[in-house]
Amino acid sequence: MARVQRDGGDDAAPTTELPAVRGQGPAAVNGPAGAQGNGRARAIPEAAVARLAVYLRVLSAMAEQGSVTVSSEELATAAGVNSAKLRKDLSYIGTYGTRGVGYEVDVLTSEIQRVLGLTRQQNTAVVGIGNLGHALANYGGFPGRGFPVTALFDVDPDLIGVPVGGLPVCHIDDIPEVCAARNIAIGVIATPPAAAQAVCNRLVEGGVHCVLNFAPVVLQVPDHVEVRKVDLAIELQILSFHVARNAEQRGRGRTAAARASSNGEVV
Amino acid sequence: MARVQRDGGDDAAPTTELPAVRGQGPAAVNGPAGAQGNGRARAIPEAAVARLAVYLRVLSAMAEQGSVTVSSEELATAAGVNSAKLRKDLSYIGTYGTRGVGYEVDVLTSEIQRVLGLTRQQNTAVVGIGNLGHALANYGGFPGRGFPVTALFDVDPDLIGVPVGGLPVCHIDDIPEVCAARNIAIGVIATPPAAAQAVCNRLVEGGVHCVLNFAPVVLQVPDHVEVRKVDLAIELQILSFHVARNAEQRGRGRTAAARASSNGEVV
DNA sequence: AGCCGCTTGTGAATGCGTGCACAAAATCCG
DNA sequence: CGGATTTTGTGCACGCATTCACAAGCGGCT
Repeated sequence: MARVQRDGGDDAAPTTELPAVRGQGPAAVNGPAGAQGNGRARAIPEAAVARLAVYLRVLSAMAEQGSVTVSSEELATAAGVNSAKLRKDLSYIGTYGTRGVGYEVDVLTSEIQRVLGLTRQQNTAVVGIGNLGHALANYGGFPGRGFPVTALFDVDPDLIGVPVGGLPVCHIDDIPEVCAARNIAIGVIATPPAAAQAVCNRLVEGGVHCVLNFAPVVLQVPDHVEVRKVDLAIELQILSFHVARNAEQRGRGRTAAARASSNGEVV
Repeated sequence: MARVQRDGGDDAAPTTELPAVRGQGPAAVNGPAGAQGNGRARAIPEAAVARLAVYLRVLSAMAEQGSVTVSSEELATAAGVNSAKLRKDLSYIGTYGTRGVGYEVDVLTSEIQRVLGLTRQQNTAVVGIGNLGHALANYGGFPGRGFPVTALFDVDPDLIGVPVGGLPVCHIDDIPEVCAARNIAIGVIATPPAAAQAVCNRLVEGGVHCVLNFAPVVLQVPDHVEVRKVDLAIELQILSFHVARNAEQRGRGRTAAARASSNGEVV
């Protein structure tokens, strides 16, 4: 049975960290079976990985402002998390802090980059050059660099060969060979839902192990392929649920909880 | 202290959805404090809400194919989850199945729509009409309808008044009044990161309680406002982590886990 | 009418993630 | 040089989420 993919939101939920939980098996992720095989790197929880990426962004903002060190408290509030959680997250990747002082911004940045595999460039392909695909292609190397877009694909004959963001569009039938030739590590699917599964199959054929899926379908992939899903409609529907819940709350009189909420307390 | 937002992806690891975990406080979500205040609706876990939206999509696909009933097993595999989990999720919203038979597609569809608040239309505003904003505006009423885009905003003077997807663009300074006048429920932020917080503040000022944020920043909002974040760079970095992990796995010889994985077993 | 097979709904158990609280450590100051 | 202060790193406990396993219930068949 093919592996199921994770949501782009979630998690963890209010942020989603929707929830980054493994469908079956353990959620720890640094070795498929728990990775107690070797001494170092004792499994980083998926949820922690997502947050590390957030910390990384906050850290680069701080570096631009000239900060040299940060305390866990500062970093945590800037990233919108609990300071204990932040320290625990950082402890998964090693001990790079100085007690009584804090963390060196550049050291921490490098270490997170290393763990996230950002030291190597990951060639990325975008499939489906519609509105969204256009937007993605024009990022031209995603934020923070490290994700150069090196291939574009579509079915539309009028688009084939036309340069978008400086890169000519190829036909989706050529996905396998082009991906293999250009060593594509990550495939981004921005096609209509009906085409997504076929495109995904071709990407896998071309040796792509990681897929970011914007199409509103559940992709079936082999076990070794990692899929993350970003689904606009689902995000909106989750928000809609909260609107409905709040409306219901107000509708039947203000409860203690509602009162606490409007007093600014965290509930 | 402002509430923290959830990830659109959340989190999650190899398989299922992102866990969408709440930044702080309980994960159950149907009443800020647990909602045992009233008899019905005894708190739907955040993670379950995200999955309900997925089920909804799968159900409409099945309805189009003419299915009248589905078993939990069918629906679960189509949605990429465990059937036990699916049944538990559905049990949160009531008991609409028939033992020995399954669920009626249209009944289940209606009930999920009801719980998610999709019976009422949620007016939506898009702020920042760049590449992404354009793509969003042209959806023109998001998938499944129920989310009509009824306002567009930008700073660019050349864009003000120009119709995009049939709707004229307003200036972001007018956000508060326009949102209030048009009864906007959901605000979508697709601006550059530097502008996001200011835009968010104006949306809140205009009475918006739910925000979908595409800008790569952590927004600070009052407690009563719900924020969900969709962050492309973070999704890519999470995938990058998995690439790095897998490369490392292969690099140091095939472990038992790696072997199991390539045999097609779920690990 | 009664039995059989199938599928739902849920109680219970397990596991993961979060948050608390404190010991360890390092700097600063007297 | 020793104590006070600050901040990290982590053991522990709690709670949600997931999964298992089974009783309850419904339809069909004889």
